[in-house]
Amino acid sequence: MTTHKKQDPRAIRSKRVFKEAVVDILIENPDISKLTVQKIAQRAELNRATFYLHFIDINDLLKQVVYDIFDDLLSKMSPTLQIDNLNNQEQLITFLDYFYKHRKLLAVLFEHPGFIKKMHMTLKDLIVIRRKSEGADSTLSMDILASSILGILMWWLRNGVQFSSEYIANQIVELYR
Amino acid sequence: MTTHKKQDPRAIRSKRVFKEAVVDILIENPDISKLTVQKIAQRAELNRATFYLHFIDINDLLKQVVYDIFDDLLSKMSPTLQIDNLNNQEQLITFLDYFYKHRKLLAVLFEHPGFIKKMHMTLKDLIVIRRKSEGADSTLSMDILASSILGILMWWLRNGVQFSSEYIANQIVELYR
DNA sequence: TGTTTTATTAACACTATGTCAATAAAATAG
DNA sequence: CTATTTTATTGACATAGTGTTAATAAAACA
Repeated sequence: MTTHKKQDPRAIRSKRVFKEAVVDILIENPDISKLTVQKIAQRAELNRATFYLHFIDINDLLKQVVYDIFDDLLSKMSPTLQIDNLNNQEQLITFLDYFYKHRKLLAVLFEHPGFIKKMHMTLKDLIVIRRKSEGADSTLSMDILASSILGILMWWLRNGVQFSSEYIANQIVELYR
Repeated sequence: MTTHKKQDPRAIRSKRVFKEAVVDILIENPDISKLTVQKIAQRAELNRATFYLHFIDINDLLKQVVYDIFDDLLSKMSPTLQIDNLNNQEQLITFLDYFYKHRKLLAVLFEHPGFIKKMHMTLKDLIVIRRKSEGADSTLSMDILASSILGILMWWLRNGVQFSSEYIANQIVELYR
């Protein structure tokens, strides 16, 4: 429990402010390659040196933003997963609604290599839970299923989420029936 | 015809050498964010200022590398597409073999936003040609099909291409039968 | 209230960017 | 082959960004 003592509220605040700053900047200009520590520190209204006190580099900061998003996503998905008699499509729409709500940030994060890998793992886990519950048998790899859904989600985000969660859910269900 | 006169062989050579340099660097270290004009010019054994004579920035250079790859891919695909009695799976394997052969560079390019969009368009075109020839009817969007295949290809490359073209082709065929 | 922890500041050496003008070199045309 | 045109090279410049350090300030906590 006491292995990592991050007790100081100021340190917690600083990390939060840096994360908020980089998210703000990315939503305004989604070009990750244009990010600099200078700009982030300026937006956070904290000294540039303070940045290096909490993060190794910009990639490290983004990695932590990615982890936060996944904590949030999984905490929102778990109540849905626990309702046994909820059908697949409803579950899928809950998932897609999360995407729709966070579409701007997620579109940027999908350019971050670590994010795609984590999303793949998450999707695979969700598929395994679903398939077990319905006793599906198939020679199809769970990785193939997860990566094809991921491809659809990435396309959805790339195109500015012009389609509704319901449409995407229908297409996915039709694809895998 | 004479709108763009790129007649000088030296200019052509310089562009080629810069492209070769950036590809070499990326295959050694696939982290696009670590690229600098300095390193590329040094590897190309050309002056840094010469770089700016031919490219706006690193992104512009990468974009041109991406275009070259697509020219190559499409020129290799077109003879296969013209053989009418070739079945889908054979055509798919030709496509996947290209991926396998260029897996290292392609894995890097998939981190470049423009590359994913172009690959999506290419896949969609190939699907349209295939579907027309077999008179398939489906309410499934071609975009959904293209993006799901793209997701599988990206997963394949991310995992170091541990599976054969034949295995991936089988999985894709099974997914969409 | 005094001690500990963290943030701030300014400075440093370093790397990288993008541009420019003078010069060199190579290709092409006459 | 020579003269002209085009492109590459070089070194310099101002600017921006990096990563670190040491001294100082400020906030939290005991």
